[in-house]
Amino acid sequence: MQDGNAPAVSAGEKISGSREKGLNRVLEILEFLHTTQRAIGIGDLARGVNAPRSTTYTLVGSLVDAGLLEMESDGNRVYFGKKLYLYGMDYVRGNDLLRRGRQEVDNLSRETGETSELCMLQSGRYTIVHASPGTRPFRISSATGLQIPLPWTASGRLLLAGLGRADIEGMVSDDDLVLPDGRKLRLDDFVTDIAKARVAGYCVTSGLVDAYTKCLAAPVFSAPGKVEATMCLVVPIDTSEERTGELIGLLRDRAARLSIAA
Amino acid sequence: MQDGNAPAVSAGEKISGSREKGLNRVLEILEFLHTTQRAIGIGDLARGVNAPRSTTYTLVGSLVDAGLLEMESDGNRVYFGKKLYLYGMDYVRGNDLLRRGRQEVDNLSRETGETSELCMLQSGRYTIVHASPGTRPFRISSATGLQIPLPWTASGRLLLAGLGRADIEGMVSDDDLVLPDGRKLRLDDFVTDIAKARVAGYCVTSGLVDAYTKCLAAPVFSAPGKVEATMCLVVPIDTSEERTGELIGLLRDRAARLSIAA
DNA sequence: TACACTCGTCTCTTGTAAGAGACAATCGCT
DNA sequence: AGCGATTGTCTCTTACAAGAGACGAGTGTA
Repeated sequence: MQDGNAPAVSAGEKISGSREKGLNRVLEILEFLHTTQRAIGIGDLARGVNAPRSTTYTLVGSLVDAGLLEMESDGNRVYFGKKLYLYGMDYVRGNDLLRRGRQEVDNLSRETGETSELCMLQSGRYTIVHASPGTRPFRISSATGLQIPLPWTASGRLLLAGLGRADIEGMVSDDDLVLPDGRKLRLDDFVTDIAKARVAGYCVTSGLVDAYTKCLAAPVFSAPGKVEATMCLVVPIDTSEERTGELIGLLRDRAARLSIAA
Repeated sequence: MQDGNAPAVSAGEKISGSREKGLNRVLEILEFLHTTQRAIGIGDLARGVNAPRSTTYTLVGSLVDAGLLEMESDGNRVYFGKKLYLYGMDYVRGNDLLRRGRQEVDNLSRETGETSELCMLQSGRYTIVHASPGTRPFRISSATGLQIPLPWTASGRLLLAGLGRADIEGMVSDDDLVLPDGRKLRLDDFVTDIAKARVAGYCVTSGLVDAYTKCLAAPVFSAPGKVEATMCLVVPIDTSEERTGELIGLLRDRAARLSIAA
């Protein structure tokens, strides 16, 4: 099942100089566009991925021809293209878990009115694969494709369940342990949390990503013991014990349902 | 607005021999997976894109590491990966027309019960960008991402509106003019159809792709005169004149609504 | 047991693509 | 008008990736 889950540290980190393989440059370009989330000029792009201008022009040209990128109408800025959308839909079609997971998440947020998300590991990082906003007046931050440090989330604790301490260390950088408000988690505590979450079969974190929400998560298994994804709910931090319990029950039920036929 | 709309003939066609650029190989690999629509062994993949085995292993390795492809659990076969899905969602988010178009198509098929589609040009080919099945017992062929020769479709006639005869010829191969049942269209007739569709503001074709359906299409404009997409309905060929008229009216209305804010 | 495969991994060579840099054309700002 | 920054295109060199092919291990079948 080796997928794109390389250690987040990305090893060499490449001093950037020297000749870089074209394909790698392309991968960096795509990743860069993914982070900027908007069309960008080719010059800026070259600077952004730290590649020579001439090379960038050639590569972007190829990608535009292939339809992976599209040129904005101003004839300068580029962003993702239709072809990537089509490939993405192919992925969804070939992936039962994702297809059904999206459905369940949408249902869940409609039924509960809370923000609901489907999360997975992607290249060793926690990724919100699908999100459904819920009906609360305050829109809680949660965009599809968003990547967040594992230790900030309840889902992260579940996704790492079953891994050894060494593996966990490999996937968590020092920066990841620093919360948005500046507090720093201890790695030991994080490892302990993971073990606890594993036996509990769910996980709740309060006020980690921000001070006003808590996050409830339940694991989705692809095989006994193997956590493939998590479903989670983001609720106001003052949600009552009782309702929190209900929601966790519901969440675990739905997550278990997803696990069955995977 | 130059996007991936290169002429379908693909010019050189490359005799395949010799050294091929890694990036191009990758693009072929992606396209190949898109046509097979399922995971495939690396050996077969190499054969399929007609690339050396050793090269294919290296490239697939990179793509899997990057998360663009994922290795099936059997450790041999590969298919599209999560990252492509994420990039695809980025595309949707950055593309008002597509986002709203998907919505309208879903609405339309729910309201009418007929199969509805959003279509665009992609790399010079007619592409079903989004499809919603409708409620009829017979499921009409229509999968997202499917690519069909332009002359087979009503949408194709609208998408080429405004192009000169030379451009049209460039985008249509001889094979494209041969219908699934073996009949061959004359290029002149096709060009005439396009002109007619343009002034009419909609297009209907009967029994082209198969003998039992007709296809109603209306244009979506991104700028005055520029057809960016089409919405279409696929209905049984014996649908009454009256209902057909109603549906066309509805279709044109929705397509026009899409055009406004583009 | 031998045969004909496919698979994953390696090594070595050489054709070529990545990159440096120069260029004219625009753009924006005093 | 004058200046600096940016944009798209081009040429030339050489570092290096694509490819050929060999290898042993595994798999199926006669």
